[in-house]
Amino acid sequence: MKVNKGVEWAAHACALLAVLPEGWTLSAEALAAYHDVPPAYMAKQMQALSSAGLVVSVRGAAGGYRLARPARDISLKDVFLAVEGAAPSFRCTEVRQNGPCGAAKAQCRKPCGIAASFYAAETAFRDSLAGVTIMDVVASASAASDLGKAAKIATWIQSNASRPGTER
Amino acid sequence: MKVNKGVEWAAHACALLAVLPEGWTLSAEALAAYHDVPPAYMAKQMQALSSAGLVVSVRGAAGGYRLARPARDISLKDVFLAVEGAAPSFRCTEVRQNGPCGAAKAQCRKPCGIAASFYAAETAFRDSLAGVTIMDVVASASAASDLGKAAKIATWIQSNASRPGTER
DNA sequence: GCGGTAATACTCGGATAAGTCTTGTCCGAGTCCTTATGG
DNA sequence: CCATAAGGACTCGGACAAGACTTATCCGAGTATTACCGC
Repeated sequence: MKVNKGVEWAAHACALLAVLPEGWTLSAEALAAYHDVPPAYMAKQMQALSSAGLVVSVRGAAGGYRLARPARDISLKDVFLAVEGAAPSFRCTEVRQNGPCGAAKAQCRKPCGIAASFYAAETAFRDSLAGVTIMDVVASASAASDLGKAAKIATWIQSNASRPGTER
Repeated sequence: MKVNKGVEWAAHACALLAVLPEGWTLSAEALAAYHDVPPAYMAKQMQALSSAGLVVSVRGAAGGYRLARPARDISLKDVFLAVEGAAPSFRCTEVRQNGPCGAAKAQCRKPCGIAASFYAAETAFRDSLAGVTIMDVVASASAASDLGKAAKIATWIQSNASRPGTER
């Protein structure tokens, strides 16, 4: 059981978008450069976030991505589901219906104990992620960094972000 | 994020082993036949359970597998870890150290907020599974089945299980 | 009849191939900005 | 000098390959059974 790498990158991207000035955007390429990951693949994750409605994309020159709603209203669960998909991780193949002692299909309307337990575990997993917002992530990151780094990031944003509708 | 199919099969196999009479064993082939899954692959999962110490294997003619300890002392978490491995599902690549604003390695002794949240979520996942034992699974399964099926299973066991040290 | 022994059949265990999903990449569609042009 | 329109450059979006892991399989190592032989 492994979570896609894209989840990590998408989460970090959201954290960076969260500290952008209002109305500014960052292109997928800039986000990839900031995190030093393959640009095309980062773009793919941003697409997933976009189609899930977590970020809005601005096309054309000086375009890019920005958060669709406040960082406190986006949880890691949202990011996880956007990138990873909503399909359950445990895929019950209904083996109880197989073999010489297989149960009748009519008796299998409820999931078996094993499947139910794994579904419950996954719900616990998602609930745990739902309790952490992008704002929380940003807060913990900034708490661990010093002023010098904050200034560095601000400078980088000034150089690489763009504000559609105006010249840089 | 997907859990291996083998986890499901291993769990069902444990449930079947749990209802065996004391001292009896079931071969990997018999377990595969009961659940109608590929014999060789089922054998692989049983190996994993064996090396994890959840079941004990008896080699030679009339050999097979039996639970290593009472069903109430084996949880789905144990089965999951045995088959899936104990490696964390979220693989932090420390992207915070990358790029133009990368943090120094010395400042990254603690996991970042994103990684910590995913680790916590996985702990919640495993804790949820730890609360369900094989005994619970058997109980829920037998509660959902009728007497006819129970007799069918008992007959099948009589025909396919073996008791080492004695003739069948 | 009984004990020992060798052959045998059956089991697990690890090493070895296909299939599928993740990972990584590319090029086309669409949009905004820039710039040239005419009034 | 200003409005307009065409051109260009930059962006996202989905379609397209390589790699890794899951899934599936095979054959060799080992052990209890079993039959046989000698006593």
